Amino acid sequence: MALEHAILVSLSERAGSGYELARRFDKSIGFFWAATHQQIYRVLARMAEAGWVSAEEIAQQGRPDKKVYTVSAAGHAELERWLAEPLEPPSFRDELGVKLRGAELGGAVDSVLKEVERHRELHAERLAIYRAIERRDFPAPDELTGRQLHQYLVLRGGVLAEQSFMQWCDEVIQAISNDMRGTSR
Amino acid sequence: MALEHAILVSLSERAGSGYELARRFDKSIGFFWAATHQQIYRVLARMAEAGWVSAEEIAQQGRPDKKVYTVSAAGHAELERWLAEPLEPPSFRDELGVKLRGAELGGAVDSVLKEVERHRELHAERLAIYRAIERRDFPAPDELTGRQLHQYLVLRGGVLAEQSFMQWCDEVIQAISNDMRGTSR
DNA sequence: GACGGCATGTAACCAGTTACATGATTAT
DNA sequence: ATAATCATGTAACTGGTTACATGCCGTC
Repeated sequence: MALEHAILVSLSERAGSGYELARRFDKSIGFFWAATHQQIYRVLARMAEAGWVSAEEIAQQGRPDKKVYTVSAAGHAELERWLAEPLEPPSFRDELGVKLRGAELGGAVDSVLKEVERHRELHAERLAIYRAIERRDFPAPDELTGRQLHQYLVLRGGVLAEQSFMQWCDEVIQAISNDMRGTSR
Repeated sequence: MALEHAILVSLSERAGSGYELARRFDKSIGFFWAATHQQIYRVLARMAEAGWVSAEEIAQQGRPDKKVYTVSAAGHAELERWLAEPLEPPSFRDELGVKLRGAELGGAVDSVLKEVERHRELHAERLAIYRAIERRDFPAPDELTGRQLHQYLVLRGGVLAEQSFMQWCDEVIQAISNDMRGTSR
């Protein structure tokens, strides 16, 4: 369970409302931790009850009121506690892999191949977004220090993961196309 | 939701009991789809009710009875249906990334760096397992066809993912060590 | 006698998803 | 008119985790 902690990180960087957090989870921090607004509101309520964040209601003109959340001392302490804690190795969930492994059994090699091609394009788009952020925010990565360096490294992880996934897609497309030509000859 | 489908794939390859499935999910198919025995039993019961699998109770001597599950025609049809269906792009959950991004805020750069080093070793071990399977089961990958080729490609995906993760770890370790030396000088 | 393997499960809980609901303002 | 944006939430459901329970067999 780390949505709490992802929120603590994001709110530490900048205070914000549930809605604003949901926007951030559509990009930036959301690129490596997905969350919907419903979940964010619920977790935020729980965190407020635990005293990790405090909410300040802000009236706005022309817009609904909003609650701006700030990390409290207890929240900061919790973040530190969590950071020091060892992390479980993440458990794999590779649905495309399951499909590929089952393709032959269901006579669906062709449609799984199309899926791999489609996912290759999805990941190419994602990679392009990362590259654009890289160019815009980190033009000189060698000179980064501290928090900016860490942010860059996280983004770099996204770049490497996407590249490696695309390479896999290419190998799969090549090998399977080849195999289909060979076996139908 | 694809545990059902992962089980259909595994049972299509070979019939087996819930316990045997749980063993398989500790290795082979479990390397890219994690599941515990409790979950497997529950899903298996649901699948039997839906008619996707049929159970045959087998009495054993010296051991508890077991129920051996076989995929039915309806189960095969469901597998085909699922294979033809497009797949959602998987949503990211990178807890190490969240930690790295929060490290500076919690004054925990040092302990996060140690976590990265630890996870590098975990993934090195995982990679070694994949490599061993590669050598044992697929000594001549260029000659593979059909189901074996697909199995190999899934494994290949694991190899690429682990390699790329390790490369990221190395970059992180290098960059942060360097940064800590620089800023404390 | 204790532990590990075989074999099955129940119960409680937690996290995450999907659908629905409300209501004002601004841009097309 | 209609859709998008801002802003908050409830309710029902699904999937997954953790803890607990049972009982026999073979080995150390």
